[in-house]
This record gives sequence, structure tokens and C-alpha cells, in this order.
Amino acid sequence: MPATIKDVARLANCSIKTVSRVINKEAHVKEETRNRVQAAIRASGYSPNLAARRLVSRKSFAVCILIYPGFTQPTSTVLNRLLDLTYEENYDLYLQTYYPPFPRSRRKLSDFVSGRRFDGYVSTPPCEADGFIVSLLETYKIPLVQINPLGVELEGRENQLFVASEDTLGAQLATRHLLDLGHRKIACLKGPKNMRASLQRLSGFRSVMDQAGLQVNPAYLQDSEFTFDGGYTAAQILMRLPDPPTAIYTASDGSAQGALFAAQEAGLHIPRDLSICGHDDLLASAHTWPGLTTIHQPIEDLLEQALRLLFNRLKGSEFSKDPIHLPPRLVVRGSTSKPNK
Amino acid sequence: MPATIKDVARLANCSIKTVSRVINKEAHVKEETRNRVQAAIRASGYSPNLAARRLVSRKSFAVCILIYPGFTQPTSTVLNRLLDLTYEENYDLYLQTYYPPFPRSRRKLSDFVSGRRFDGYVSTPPCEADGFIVSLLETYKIPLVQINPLGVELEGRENQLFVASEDTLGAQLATRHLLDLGHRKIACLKGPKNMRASLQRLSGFRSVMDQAGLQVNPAYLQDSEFTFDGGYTAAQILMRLPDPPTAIYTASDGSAQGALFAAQEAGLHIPRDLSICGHDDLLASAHTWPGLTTIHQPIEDLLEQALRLLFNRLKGSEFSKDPIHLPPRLVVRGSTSKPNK
DNA sequence: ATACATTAAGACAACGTTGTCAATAATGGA
DNA sequence: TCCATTATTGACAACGTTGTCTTAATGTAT
Repeated sequence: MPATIKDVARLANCSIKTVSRVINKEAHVKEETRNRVQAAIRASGYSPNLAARRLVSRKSFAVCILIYPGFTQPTSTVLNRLLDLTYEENYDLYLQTYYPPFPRSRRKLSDFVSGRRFDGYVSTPPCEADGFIVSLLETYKIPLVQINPLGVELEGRENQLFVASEDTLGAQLATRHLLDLGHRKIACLKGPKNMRASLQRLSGFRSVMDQAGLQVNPAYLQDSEFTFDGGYTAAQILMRLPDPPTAIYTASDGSAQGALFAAQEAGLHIPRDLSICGHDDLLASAHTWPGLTTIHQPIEDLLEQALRLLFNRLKGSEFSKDPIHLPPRLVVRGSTSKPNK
Repeated sequence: MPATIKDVARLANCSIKTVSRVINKEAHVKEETRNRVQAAIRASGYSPNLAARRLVSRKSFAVCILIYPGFTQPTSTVLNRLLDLTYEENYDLYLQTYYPPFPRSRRKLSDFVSGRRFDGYVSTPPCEADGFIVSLLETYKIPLVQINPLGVELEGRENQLFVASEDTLGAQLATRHLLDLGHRKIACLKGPKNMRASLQRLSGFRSVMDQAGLQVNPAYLQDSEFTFDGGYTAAQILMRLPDPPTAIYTASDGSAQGALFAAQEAGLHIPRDLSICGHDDLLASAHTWPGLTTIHQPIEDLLEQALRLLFNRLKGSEFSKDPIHLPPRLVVRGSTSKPNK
């Protein structure tokens, strides 16, 4: 039977309210009383019952991060920091997969929101919050921090905050890198059509090509989703073209890995015969051979910022409502080089 | 203001207890009353307040999976199934990183156990439950399901159950595969010394080599941890040996990927010049070039079985207390072949 | 010295459920 | 028909906190 606040009060010879004050670091407790209570807490091994606290304060002291079911970044690297952060804030952290197109996923989420009463949510790329979840959370007045491509903020929503992933900029960095190396025949593996992130990456690619006065061969634009298999298939198509590209920018590292695999399987030497540049900098991208040149998308930092923003909002602290920007950066590894004339 | 059980009772013109009975599918409610209550629930959008339920029933309706902070399997593949399962069982699933050697990690866990009162825990490889957590949970009489290397069950513990990872067998499969291909000069990258899983993998390797009457060159046994960097460094040492091995069995896919990288960086052709066989079958292992031959460790299945076992235990259903076995299997990809010449 | 603000502490209700027990109605067997 | 079950329902306490209100003691400015 774990100790309760009453046990502590009895031990410290005071009322439960005084114990409560000590626990919550409230004012108006004499130094000496506080010490007595703290000793009693230690002696009894007391730890507050969260269920009771949650019930009476009408808060769950828990936040939830919605992740895309295809999220391929390893658990540990992301999770470890986030758990530490929520622990410091005395909150609990829940993960929930969410993929809007699945009705089942929406029903499940709806249950969660109404039943779990999490104090706040964070939505993550590549699956930005859709209308369903936005209005669901709006109904319950639960704050939502979105990690979204720049430029998709919906104005005037009280409970929405944003951390911006700068997808267009990232794609521009990648494309410029390939141009600078001397490539002119550059292909692009596009991401899924219904995700803003992938549209922005495509437009970043296009804008730099336009600026350089280069026409993009329509055959060089291939659909690939964000997956290994998508990249594998698309790369095979590109390689069989009568005039194949000398470089590929892929809108995700998943598909870049697929392209890398397909090219090597076909006997090409990377980067001599084909340069490949990805986008996201997944952990695995540093471990392929050759290492994948890519755009580092600071997803861990974005998540951490998103959580901090949420906690500030929940605590009512001062904070800026402007979207937080964390610029992407080019990471050059072994998969890109000058074209092999 | 979300609807409470009182609102539903008022709408259905009955007592809150009757509503409670309907929610919990208890007997002794007239068909007609039940329908009236269910209609009221739908009409009001009612969803039970978990905090209240948890408080009164002295259960958290939540379980916690302890993962190694270096766990590199992607979140999604593992998590998606587990979340579905816990959802079906009306539980919450919580992830917590735990690494016994860190005092901070232990303190944190201790706080969690006493404060969160999870109904049960699952410990996962490669970080099997240590004495600290076992006795901590024993104190609170909280059930623990361990996913452990075979043979480390501690008998006589009421609250412990086991799902067995058959590490020795897996290592034997790998080693035999290399022998069957014709290799004789086989190196082994060992895992961390303090993990039973890595000891068992080493002993599996040794037993097959012994059985084949082959002496293992001591220089062929290298420490590598379970990491990419560890495998990278160890492989470099092996390749510089006067009489380098023609094949490497590594005790984890992480280090196998490091070895693969190091070998290709050194200009070796895989598998012609060097065969590499890993252990774990991480998702990334199918995506390296060449694909990594490895031992498929059914971690997702193990986790699912562990959770099911835990739920059965919590529900008091009948279940076998014998450790569940899920045999590993060899997955041959492109990183192994006959030795050159 | 008086009035008033501040500090320190406690009594008690409330949060939204489920468990216990009692009350009443319906059913079945002798 | 009557009594013993069984089915159906509700009243009320309890779970372990925090919020509100009250009280008493202690300063502080006039």
C-alpha cells in the first residue's frame, strides 16, 4: 500500500493541505514546517498520486506527439531528449501514430482526444495536421503545435502554434549544390502529392533550376513517395532513359536510399556515374555506402522546440507566437561529386 | 466542458451507477435501459474520465515498455502494432528509455514506478532487466515481462514472465551459414561485455566453430559494441591484419553496417573480398548496398507477445508461464558469398 | 495603541468515477 | 399462493488530491 498525503500529514503532524503546499512549492509555509514535511515525505517514500491530481485539477499533465506511421527515424535518438524534457516539466509524453487518410486512424484519434484529455498535441511532418484534427482539437480547446512547412499557417486560430520546417529552402540548397558541382541533367524524385512538404521541396528544386535558366526534362520528374521502394523503382526508370540524368535530387532520404541501391545494383559507381542527394538526413543516411549527401532537416530540434513551445503555452509563460525557424543545411557526404563527363 | 457520467444519467433518466454498469458491460441491466443509456452517451459525446476511473480503481490502465536508449529500430514499424494492441485492450502505452549503468536513469525510473503506478512493465533487449528494476518492481508487486536471452530466467519470482530471444541459436545459424559457404577464416565482432545477449551470441559462434574443428584466431575476436562506429573501427583493425579474415560475423546489425562501410571505404568489394553477416535484421539492413545477410530477430513479434502476456497476466486470464520462444532465422542478402578463389 | 495587511495553517468541499450495500421488482419452484 | 431466488436499480461512500474559505498569529503603518 503506497503512502498517501494523509500518511505524510500524520507523520509531519500537520494537515494534508500543508503537505500539499510543500509539494507544490507554494508560499506561506514556515521553514521549519517545510523541513518536517519533507522529512516525512522521504521517510514514507511518498509520491503523489497522479490520478487524483489529474482529477481535481482537470488537467492530464500529459502531452501527445502525433507521428506518421511511416516515420523511419529511430526511436531512441528522438525519444530520449523528448522524454527528458517532458520529465523536467513534470509531464508525461505519449506517442500516437496518425495518418489522416485512414478512417480508422481518425476514429482512434477522436477517442483519444475525448478520453485521454491530453493537455496538448504536437503534429509532426511529413504529416502536417489536417482539417480533421485541427477542428477536433479546436472543439476541446486543446492547444496544438504544428511542425509544418513554412507558409501553411492558418491565421486566427487561438490554439495553434507553429514550428516551421523550411522545405523550400532545403530543396534549393540541394539543387544548388548539384548545379555547383557542374551537373545540368538533374532529375528529381517527387514525394507524395498530398503533402505540403513534398510540394515545397519540388518547388524549391524548380525555382533554382529556373533561376539557372535550365529547362527540366519532364521525364526527369518522377513520383517516388517517401519510401525506399519508391526511390528504387523511380531510379530504375531514370537509368533506363535514353539520356539519363547525371544527378538526382530526391525529396526524402528514404527514396534516396532506394535510388542508391538501384544504381549500385545496376553496376553504376556512385558518385562517379551518378550523384544522389537526399533530404532529411535520417540516421541511416550516414551509414550507407557511400554516405548520402543530404539536407539536414533538424527534426529533433524541431520536435524539441515544438514541445518547449507547447509547455510555455500550457504554463501561460510569455512566448512569441511567430513560427520558429530552424534552417536546414546541406551535409555533403560521398554520394555526390562532379559529373563524369 | 465535457459531459460527465451525471449528464448521461440525467439524459437517460437513471442513476449514474446504471450508466457505469452500461459502460463497463456489467450484467443486470435491462435491454431497454441499456439502449436508453447508450443513446444518451452518443447524444452527449460522453467519454469516461480516465483520471477518475484510475483513482477509484487504483489501477493506471497503462503499461510501460522500457527501451534501450540506443535502440535503432524505427519507431513506426514497432510502435504501430503495439499501439493498436494496447488500444484494443483499453490500456495506454508508455515508452521509457532505461539504461541501468546510468544512475540518473535509475533515479528517473524509480520516480516513474512510484509516481506513475503503471500496471505492468516490459523490458526489452539488448538491455535485459537488471537487479535494480527487478527488485523495484517486486517491491510494488508490479508485473514485469522480460524479453531476455534464453536461460536467464530467475525462478520463483511471482511477477516475472519471460519471452525468450534465442541469441545462441541465431549466432549458430549465422556461423554455420558462413562455414557452409566455404569460409574458414571467420572473425567475430563481439557486443558489449555486460549484456547477456552479446555473450550468448559469442558462445553460439564459438560452439559452431568448435564443432567444425576450427581454431579461432584470437585476433579475429574484436570488441565492437552494438554500434556503427564500433563495427567500423573493429573492421579496420581486422582488415589490416597480416592474415585477414574472409568473413565476419558481427553480433549486431549496427556494427555490421559499420564493417560494411569500412570495407567498402577501403576499396574491398563486398561480398567478393569479404563476407559480412549481421544479427538483428534492422530495417536499415535491407537498404544498405549490398543488402546485409543477417539473423532476423523477430523483435516486433517478441514485443507483441510480451505485451499480450502482460495483458493476460493483468486480466488474470489463463496463460502459460513457460517462456515463449520465437526462433530467429537466417536472411540471406548480398553481403555474403563464397570466399574469393 | 489601533487598524489593517500579511503569514501560516487547517477544515471542508469538489473532482468523476467505481464498489458496497440496500431496496424493489420480477421470476420460478413447491 | 407463497417463499426463495434473481434481476434491476439506486443511494452513498470512497479514492487522493487541490481549491476555497476561514481562522489565528504576526507584523506595520498610522
